[in-house]
Amino acid sequence: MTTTLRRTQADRRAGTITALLDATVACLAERGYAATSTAAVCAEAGVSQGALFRHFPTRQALLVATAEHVATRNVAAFREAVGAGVDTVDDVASVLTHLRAVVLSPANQTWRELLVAARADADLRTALLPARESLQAQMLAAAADLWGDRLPGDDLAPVLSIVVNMLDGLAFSALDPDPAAAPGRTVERALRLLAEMIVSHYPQEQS
Amino acid sequence: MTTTLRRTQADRRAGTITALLDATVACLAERGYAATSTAAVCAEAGVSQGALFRHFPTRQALLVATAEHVATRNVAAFREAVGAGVDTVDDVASVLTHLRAVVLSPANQTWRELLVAARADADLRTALLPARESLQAQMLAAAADLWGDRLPGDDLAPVLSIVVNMLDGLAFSALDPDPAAAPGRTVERALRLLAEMIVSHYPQEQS
DNA sequence: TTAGATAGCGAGCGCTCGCTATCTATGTAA
DNA sequence: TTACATAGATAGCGAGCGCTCGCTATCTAA
Repeated sequence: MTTTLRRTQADRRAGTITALLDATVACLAERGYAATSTAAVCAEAGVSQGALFRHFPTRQALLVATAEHVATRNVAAFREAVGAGVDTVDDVASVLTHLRAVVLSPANQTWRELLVAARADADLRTALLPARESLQAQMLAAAADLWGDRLPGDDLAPVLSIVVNMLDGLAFSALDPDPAAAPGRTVERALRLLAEMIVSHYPQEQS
Repeated sequence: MTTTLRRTQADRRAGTITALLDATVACLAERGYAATSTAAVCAEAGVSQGALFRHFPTRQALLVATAEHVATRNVAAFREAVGAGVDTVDDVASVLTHLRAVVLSPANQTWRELLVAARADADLRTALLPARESLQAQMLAAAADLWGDRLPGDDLAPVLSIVVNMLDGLAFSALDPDPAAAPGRTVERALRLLAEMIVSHYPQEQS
């Protein structure tokens, strides 16, 4: 009585590969790099170890593929977060709040975990290099699309550096898993302050 | 003919303990958390594993002791870096540059490595909590000493959060071991820009 | 229908890890 | 000097890791 679901080989292949990639994201985000063992990923994905090593020759290959997998999501989320206007202080503050949520997402957490691991692993570092450069270029391009007419081109990369590095730093120092464990409202104050500084430093041009 | 150097037991004990702590800092800074095995630390310190486990009951105890060891150094370096004046834009930019050097130091790298590891290890996280709170309080106090008359008290913590989180984020994304591998001058531009923003947002009061 | 290719399984190998047990060397006190 | 306590060295244990290999299940092409 069970509907005989015939799946082509390519379907089976693609299915388990995406299951493995998603499982790797989940493990990295909630258990960290060291605890993301091949066994843990397989358990999360509901797949055997033999299946994993059929599609990825080594653990590092799986991790690199995962990095490229989340990189595209990250730049898309970034584009969406900065899609709003940036005219008033409230606009910029809203963008910063949205960006913070993006940075705290599992996909970004995964990316950060892999970056940190790459610092101590030369092979992983070189393997991640192209994805890193691509991500940076795409983020800069997205920022240019949306802020380009607001501030001079030379200032675009530095401002982007200030914003994303501060948000990354915040994410690193936010150790507690539950996001509502903030000690106070100083984070919100800091984001508001940064928005005020940016807007006042680049006064609205006459249109 | 060798000078018989009689060392008291306390001297021997203190000597190997500080050797182990310094070796742990070196291993964490240049090899990362995962590669900082007890064997690696002992090799770096020129001491056997038995000696390590005599003074530290477990690897985590060694790491926690190392965290508290570097925390004091870090706050001292922070105080010294912000000791200069903060009147002109050049002053603030210079302070930011010095702070960046402090953040990139091995002691700070060690601290960051332990913080990242603590995210995935609940025991380590709770063990590091008091040191974390102490460090934050001392840094805030240092900032109050030196910037307190320049900006309102409510803004002190947020501004500090912006600055140190951005510098931490920079340190995390600077994967290459050699510090001169900067892709361009955008980091310097970003620091300069941040200095301008801060100074213009808090105009010099009349003395 | 049948032969070959691909996907998936799971036991197990070699290795490194943190840690312990045991022994020797050195300082301390009677 | 003798007796003890502490510091340090060495060998080894058990667990967990990445990865391999022989096997079965499923799909595809002739």
